[in-house]
Amino acid sequence: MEGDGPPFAGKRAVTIKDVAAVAEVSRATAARALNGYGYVGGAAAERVREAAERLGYRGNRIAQALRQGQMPIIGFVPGDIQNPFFARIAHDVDIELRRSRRSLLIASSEEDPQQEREILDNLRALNVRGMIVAPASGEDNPHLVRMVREGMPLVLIDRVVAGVPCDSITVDNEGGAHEAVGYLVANGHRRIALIHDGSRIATARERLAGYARCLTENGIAVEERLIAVSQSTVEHAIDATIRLFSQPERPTALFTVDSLMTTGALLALRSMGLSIPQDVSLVGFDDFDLATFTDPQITVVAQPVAQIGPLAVKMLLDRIRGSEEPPRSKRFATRLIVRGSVAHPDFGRHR
Amino acid sequence: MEGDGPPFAGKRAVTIKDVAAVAEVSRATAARALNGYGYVGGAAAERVREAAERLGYRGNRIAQALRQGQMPIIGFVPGDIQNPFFARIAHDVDIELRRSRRSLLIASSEEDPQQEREILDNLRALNVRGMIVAPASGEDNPHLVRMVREGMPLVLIDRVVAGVPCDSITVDNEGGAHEAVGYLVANGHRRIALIHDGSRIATARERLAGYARCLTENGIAVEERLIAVSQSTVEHAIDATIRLFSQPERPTALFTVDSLMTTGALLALRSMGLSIPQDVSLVGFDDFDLATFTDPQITVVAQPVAQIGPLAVKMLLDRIRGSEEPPRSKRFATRLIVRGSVAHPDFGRHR
DNA sequence: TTGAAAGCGCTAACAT
DNA sequence: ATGTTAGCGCTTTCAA
Repeated sequence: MEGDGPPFAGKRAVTIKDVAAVAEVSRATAARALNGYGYVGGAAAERVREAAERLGYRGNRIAQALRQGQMPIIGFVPGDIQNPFFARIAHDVDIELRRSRRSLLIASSEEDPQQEREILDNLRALNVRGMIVAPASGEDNPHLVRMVREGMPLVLIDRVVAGVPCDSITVDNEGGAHEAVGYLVANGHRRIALIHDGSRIATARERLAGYARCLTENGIAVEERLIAVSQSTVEHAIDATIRLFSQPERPTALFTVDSLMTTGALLALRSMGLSIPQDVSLVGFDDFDLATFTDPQITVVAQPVAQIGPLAVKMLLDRIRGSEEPPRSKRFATRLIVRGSVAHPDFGRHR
Repeated sequence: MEGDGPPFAGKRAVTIKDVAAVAEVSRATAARALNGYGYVGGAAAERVREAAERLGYRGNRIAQALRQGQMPIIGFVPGDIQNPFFARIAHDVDIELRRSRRSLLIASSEEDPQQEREILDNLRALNVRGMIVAPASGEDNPHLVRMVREGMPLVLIDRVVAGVPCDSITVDNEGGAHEAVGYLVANGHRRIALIHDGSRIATARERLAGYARCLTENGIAVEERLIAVSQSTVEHAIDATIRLFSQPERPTALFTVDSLMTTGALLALRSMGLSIPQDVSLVGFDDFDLATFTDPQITVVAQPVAQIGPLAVKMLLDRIRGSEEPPRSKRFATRLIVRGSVAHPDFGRHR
């Protein structure tokens, strides 16, 4: 923190001591009345409640937290809060958590493992009650392992990571990608391009694997020149698409591994004057608003995003309440939503 | 909170006491060395730093906070984190805040004044250092007034509220709406419909005012039947659009006051078989990804969303550092982005 | 230059 | 049924 000014200009907050004084009881009795435990005389309890009400007593959660060793806060560390996928999950988690009177602290890792480590350190220093994390790196996560060892309740979402003994929620990326590419193959495509996002994140790697397996199973060679690596932003995906489709023997189809990239591909294809599906067929991973607004609408592999947040909270609360079961990992199936962005590769020529 | 299990299964965290013991100094000296203030002997300081390093000392932010009277946390209370407008601001605020080593706690009010009040109470109990709030109600905000009175640094964004003496950031909703409707009028429209979101939120009310003023200035009556009230969700906007365009004398143009409603209108118009801009001209408030993907692209009033988050943080940090200037309120201008969704009302017939 | 000690606000074991 | 008291981990006088 930088040089702060005066700590707090306001008048001193009312403490339990004030309440006790007004109610003419001890602090202990006041606490008992307010928190509803132990024996309290009816009359005394009444006076305390009245005093608290009149003084506008709030309780100091920091003191409570210090006393009890932790804050009623859950940390959420998405890759990027601006990604609609994570925004949706954050929203759902927030709603669920509010039911159990806990707050949500959101800090995005920006997909940077180093930044993720700092954020987790911070959350630990805050003694948060548990965390839901979309890990930025698929391997070598000693900080996560250490946290779990130390007993911090942790649920990993969206990405599998090796060797961290905790609950996790993912979707079947490999299967979803396999289905998408299979659909393209079934429509007669053999030069199928892929844009993916390096392999740092397990999600992307699995989608790549599904792509490769499907091609191999269909006797199609996996060609370097058809695979473009791009960061997961609209801008980078535009470049990657242009690279891919400026080659002499143009791909007839494209598979993009997330919605930001699908958006970029759409933009790039349009600017290159290539129509969907006449010139290029397209399937994207992850459903998104835009997919139904284009003409034709985009065929996508949808993830059950609405289920992830609530389940993550449930798993986390179980752990917080002391569950000692072995780590569970839930893997959701994906669903191919066929819309209009795929056609036979000869479709364009026949017109 | 509900019945929690064991507080924390892990081993006890290392405290400054442990560090002091290992370094063979007192806790006071250890604290001085670690926080770099007061006199500390070079040798002692070295030993302390070493011990802290070796033990993996983290400091306990809760204890620090209790001691100092507040947490290094900023609260952010958007209307809805899923709204891309707020997601973007949350993202920017997070980035800015990280620079000054503060964390961001996000809790969405779901546009419910009651829930907003609870959230603010919570944040206050946490002794957060300041808040950035998009108030859910435009009037009668005694809880906000009280907070400011008590010295809580507060920056209001997106919506003006009467009588809360604090910094605020808004955009020129009235002017933007006026410009949008003016553009429609200039294109020959006189039956211009509006979908807005009740008047609870000042933003919506101002946009309505801009619409009405523009019509009046152009000698066009403001007709009840052309104005639909709808909640700010895609679904409700669909209903409202259908109501509006099922009337005998159909409007020739539509102005929607936020991007969710624009999306709904697009969907509804499409399902009613009405084309843009042949049958209906459309202008929306707030630019959004989708607007450039439709055919034709949608003309919108854009807000400078990228500037809001950073400025809010700057204002807030100024206050936290003790600035006593009178409340500043920044009002950004909007910008009409003309794309293809507006045509002359006779355009359709002449084809 | 360092240490002892008080105290932030709260809870809970213990005593009455 | 209620009060006394210790102590959570830290910072910061005050005294040495």
